[in-house]
Amino acid sequence: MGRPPCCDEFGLKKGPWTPEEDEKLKDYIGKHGQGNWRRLPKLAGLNRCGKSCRLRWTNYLRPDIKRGEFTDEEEKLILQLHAVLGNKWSAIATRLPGRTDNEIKNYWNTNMRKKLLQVGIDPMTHQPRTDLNLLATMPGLLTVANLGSLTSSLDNSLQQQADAAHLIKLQLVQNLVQLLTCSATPNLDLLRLFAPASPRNHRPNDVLALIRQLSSLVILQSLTPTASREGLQHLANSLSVGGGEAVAAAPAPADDLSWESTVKHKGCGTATCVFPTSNSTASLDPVSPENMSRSETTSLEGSISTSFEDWDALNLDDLDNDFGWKEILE
DNA sequence: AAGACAGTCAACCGCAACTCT
DNA sequence: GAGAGTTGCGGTTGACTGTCT
Repeated sequence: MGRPPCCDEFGLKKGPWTPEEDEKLKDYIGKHGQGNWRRLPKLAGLNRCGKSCRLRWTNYLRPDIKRGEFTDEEEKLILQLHAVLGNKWSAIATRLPGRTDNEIKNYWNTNMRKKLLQVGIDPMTHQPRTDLNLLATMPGLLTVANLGSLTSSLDNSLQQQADAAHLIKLQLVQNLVQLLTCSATPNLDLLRLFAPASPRNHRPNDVLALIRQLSSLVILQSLTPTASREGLQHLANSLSVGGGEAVAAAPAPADDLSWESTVKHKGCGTATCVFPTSNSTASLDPVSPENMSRSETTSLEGSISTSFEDWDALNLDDLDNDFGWKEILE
């Protein structure tokens, strides 16, 4: 034990490889194969450590390496594999012929990670970001969520994940409601944001009731995108407290690459969302039972099965205009 | 034109797992 | 079984390049 790293050997060259060094390495491996990397540099006449030679070969000189831009298919595959495997770059690389783990890692860190963050997806968990840091990026997130047709320029996978932004809005509402209603001393300034028209003498309890009803409506709208406005209004009117009861469906098997997850709303049918679901049962917190206040169940007829593409038509957009996201975030 | 800044990517480092003796 | 040697992996660094001011 305590063996020094091979690269610490005195006098060995570090840094970028020259074309001459590349040639020597290629020549040697072409004639003798890879063999023992530690002895290879001496035998090949290279003033490098074996580790450096191995890296140069596997990441750059290997003949089967595919250079150039990642294709949409490759990008999609990386996204899916990363959702399942995490930062197991070598494992991901084995499924992308001609790509090295280093190349994929770099591409992830410089491109894909950034794209995911922009649409409000945590690159590590592949879930909508719900932490406090999200609030800092919320304005950008909301912009993305409202881009509608513009986001069609993103590839399908990102589009699907951008849809999650809608869910985040719901979760934010839910969290705020929870925050407000659980507190023994409600924050009146915050309450007024939800009911800006409320006069100053509006009693906190009235405002809380308004919030709960608004929350109910938001939830109903999110889960019943094809229901008529009148129907929703009727439902909203019939609710005095709380929203519907939602049931999160069973997750996909862990080793399954399925990107579909199902949200069921009791009595309202099913909405099929597209998400990486390999490792999570809680990706759709906005409708998880523990986040919903229980109350009477609603009774919309029929079953709804839709991708989140339909959500653009949702009245949730009204919320963006009227709901005061900006003020809340500020 | 030049300096500042940001993005990209090849290469390095440290660690852990594996293999050999 | 233990220690030494080797290999592979993931995180990080730093040189290079392009863009902005």
